[in-house]
Amino acid sequence: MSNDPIINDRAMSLLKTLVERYIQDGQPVGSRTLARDSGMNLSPATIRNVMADLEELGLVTSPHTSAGRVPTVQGYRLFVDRLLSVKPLQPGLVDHLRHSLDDASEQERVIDAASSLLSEVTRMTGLVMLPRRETVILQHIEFLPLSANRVLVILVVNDHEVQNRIIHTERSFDPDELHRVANYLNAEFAGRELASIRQHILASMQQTRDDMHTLMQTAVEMADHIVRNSQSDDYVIAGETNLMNYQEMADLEKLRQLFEAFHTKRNVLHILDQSIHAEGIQIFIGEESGYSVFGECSVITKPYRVDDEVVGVLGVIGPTRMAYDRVIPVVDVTAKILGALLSSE
Amino acid sequence: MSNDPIINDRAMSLLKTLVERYIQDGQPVGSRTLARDSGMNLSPATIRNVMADLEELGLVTSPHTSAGRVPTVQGYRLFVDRLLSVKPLQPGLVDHLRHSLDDASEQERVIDAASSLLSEVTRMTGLVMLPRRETVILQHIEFLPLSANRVLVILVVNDHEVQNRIIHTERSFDPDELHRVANYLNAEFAGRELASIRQHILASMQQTRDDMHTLMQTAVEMADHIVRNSQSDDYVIAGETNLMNYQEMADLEKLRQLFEAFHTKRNVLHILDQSIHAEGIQIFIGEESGYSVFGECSVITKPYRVDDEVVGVLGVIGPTRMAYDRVIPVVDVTAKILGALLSSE
DNA sequence: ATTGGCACTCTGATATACTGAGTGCCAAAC
DNA sequence: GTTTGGCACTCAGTATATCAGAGTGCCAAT
Repeated sequence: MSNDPIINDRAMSLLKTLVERYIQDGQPVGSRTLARDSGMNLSPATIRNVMADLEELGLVTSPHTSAGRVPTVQGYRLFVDRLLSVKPLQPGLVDHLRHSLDDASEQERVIDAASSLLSEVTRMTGLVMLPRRETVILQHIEFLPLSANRVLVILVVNDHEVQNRIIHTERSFDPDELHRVANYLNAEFAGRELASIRQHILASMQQTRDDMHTLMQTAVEMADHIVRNSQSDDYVIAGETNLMNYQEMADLEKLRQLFEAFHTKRNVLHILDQSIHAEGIQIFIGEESGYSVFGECSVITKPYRVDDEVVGVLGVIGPTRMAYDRVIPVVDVTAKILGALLSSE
Repeated sequence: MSNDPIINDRAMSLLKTLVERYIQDGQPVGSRTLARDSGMNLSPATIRNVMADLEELGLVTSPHTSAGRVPTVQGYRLFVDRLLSVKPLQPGLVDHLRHSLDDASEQERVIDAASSLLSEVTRMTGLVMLPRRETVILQHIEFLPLSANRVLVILVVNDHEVQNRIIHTERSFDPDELHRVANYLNAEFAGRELASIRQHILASMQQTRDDMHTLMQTAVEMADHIVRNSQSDDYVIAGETNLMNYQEMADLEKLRQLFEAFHTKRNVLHILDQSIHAEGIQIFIGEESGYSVFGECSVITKPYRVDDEVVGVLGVIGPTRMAYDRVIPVVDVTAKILGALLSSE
């Protein structure tokens, strides 16, 4: 319609001030406050007119007749897309992040540390998806006899990922036997891709059929399981309790559902999955995520790259009313540091 | 004083009914209800007299003048110590527990599973302290070269515990060298106690001093770290969110502090530590634990034994008003099953 | 010792009034 | 025609009063 209110620069600027103010103290912003904050020398009445326009456009809303305005999801969206000026990281913070992550050497610990760091620095909840590689390279395999019929299999893949499992075998193997099998597998297959190894062994098993092959088959199955495991994704979460400090999370029942969702992981994984192919920072505001459980929450994610391949996503989840300008760079740089640390040096 | 109310059988029986009733529906129990429930054919007025006595003894209290009575901590204590008749486990539950734990083969996973099970079955929060052994037996050590100057050390101790760490070395070692060192260590030290190995190596290092020893030293340091790590205790927690379903946990701030305490671990560890030398089931009711954070909570613990040695504690934490008679046997049998599973078969 | 009766107390729910913040709209001013 | 002051109106939140219900404590009667 031609009489649709036009969103001019002044309205935009006012929206920006409104969102900033609302993010700051969580109260609906009234025309008087906004007039003061905007620094534009406009009377509250004028502001009210602009607000009416913004409301018609669906960018702000008022909780009730006699309250100020609050940004809607669309309002936040416009804000983060076009009005937000990202704050530079606090000096020293990069060092703090890098240093904290450097301490942890193995993959699992780095992931944990990254998640904790995200939650600590942003005072919200940190999420780090476990890296999933397209290709899994076998580096080393080792069998250790435990008690009779129990063998400990240790598998080193992808440069520094160690997996181990106890398998129960049909008959008991003596250490020499196990050693020979391991040696054979290492000599033959180290450095090769796991899926192809699997095929190779399965094929050769069609022909011969002895105990040793049974052991190898079990090893292959285990490897298979590990591959499948790292494809069926998982994530590490930290600082859930941080969310209890925000008044918008005061509803116990909602909080319970939220924690339940973190625990169930399915929905969160879906959100992370969606953003794995995004170019950079991705922001889900409120119900944009598609899940009503996260109604009052925003999720900020960024994929991280290991050896120039995107292998996972990390991010934070917090109240919709969060300091986007400060959180975004934290997520950004953490993704970079984590990726660098996991890459082969 | 001679006119102190005497706690006779009738009073005890009434206390029992009161606690049971209160546990059931969480409302202060009035004299009329109690008269009906007790099955003793007493009038409410009589009950009121008895209640007055019990109150004077500090066993019950009323939230306000015109409410029923509620057990105090001392009331609960008397109840669990002398009045509680533990319910037999639901048939099939033992099988369920054992079966669920059997699936997980490695230590870490068994612990996780046990904690989850406890929380699931009791609908409260499960705690399992990681086992701490007096003696750590080296079973196998393995060095794997990663990129230059980075060596992956894999340590198998105590029959089926695998630890691994990446260490940065002064110079780069070639695979053969690493192999030789590992072989030497395995031949010389496998089956021996870690602390003695450490001493031995440190002593021999006084004499010779070459690169290889540097590597061995690092390995020893790592082993040392692992030992210290398993002495500095830790626990696995599961089902924290379950607690949000109880109305006595409705206070968000208290809940936050409680979750914070779970996360900090110090206080919880102290409680677990206290009960590690108890003979069997240990129950902390409310502030008996010594921490006001757990004011509304009770903790039920039991040590578990591996190879006939007490190595850890497990238990649950839930609201003071919990079904002690059903929770106790669950904790009891889980401790037995877990111990059996971790023992060498 | 037990009981019925009665006055008393306190919580929780419901209704009422009041205040303060903020809006919407109109007519005047720039 | 944009901006502004003024004014009536709305609504959340708070405080206050009232009332019913549950339960107690105590006393006198059994």
